[in-house]
Amino acid sequence: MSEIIRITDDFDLEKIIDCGQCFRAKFLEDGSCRFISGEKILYIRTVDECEYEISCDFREWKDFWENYFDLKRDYASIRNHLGDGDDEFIESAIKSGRGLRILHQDEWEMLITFIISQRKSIPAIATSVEALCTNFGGRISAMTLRGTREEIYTFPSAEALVGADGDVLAGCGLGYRLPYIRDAANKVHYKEIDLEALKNADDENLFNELMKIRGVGKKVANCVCLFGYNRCGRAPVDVWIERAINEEWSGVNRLEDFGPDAGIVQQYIFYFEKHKNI
DNA sequence: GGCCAGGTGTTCG
DNA sequence: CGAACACATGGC
Repeated sequence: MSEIIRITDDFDLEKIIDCGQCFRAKFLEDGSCRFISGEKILYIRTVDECEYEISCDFREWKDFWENYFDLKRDYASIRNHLGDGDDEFIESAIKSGRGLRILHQDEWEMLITFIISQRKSIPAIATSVEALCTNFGGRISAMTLRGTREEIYTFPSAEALVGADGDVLAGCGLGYRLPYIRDAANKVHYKEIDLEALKNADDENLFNELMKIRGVGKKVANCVCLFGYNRCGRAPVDVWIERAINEEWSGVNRLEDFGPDAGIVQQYIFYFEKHKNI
């Protein structure tokens, strides 16, 4: 049923789940992790150093999940390369975040999720997203690594949210973001914005198109670019990054210096900032 | 119970 | 043009 695969590059499930880019992934009681993306569900468990048991077949792993986990990119070499500078803060951030990956998630899910994320805590974001899924998503059955079955709700389509009942939608804890979600769903469903076609757009155009959606500002647009379109040169500046910029770089955003890797450095810093005081 | 959360749109000086 | 302010809720 399951397969064993090897991952030799940086790969730390705990950090990946706990770095604020995916809000539905979680550890289960059997020690495996569950990831959900679109209609696909993956259970993955660490077996040994660099060795993992996965619930899907080898083909689906190759065709989908390898890309999802950004495994074609060599993070170890990127880390070494980034550590060249004399910035001790970056050194520490990279060291602390080793094992993180920029997930290549579904662009529609990222759009809605990060619109919701504004002025919400990470647990609260997860609660809202989960409520959206149970109320408006599809239901599919999945087989865990232990051979038991789980019923999982998929992320709702744009169509489902366009037709969503207002009261139920409000019950998902969206607060003042509700009209933003409506606007995004409408623009996507009626192809005012073509999320699929934007995969071929350059970073700047993609960013500008996303910004046309109500409730999508610079930060959210960059999160969608980074986590939904795998544009690793985009570096969202949120309160944590802002704090780091002010405290460590006296107000200068040095992320820009990292060009195509700026988003990866951003993730390392985000993780570092969130965990250093725990 | 009060404070703050992976911000953004609007308004005001 | 930048600064200040409002915004709905949930989690701790």
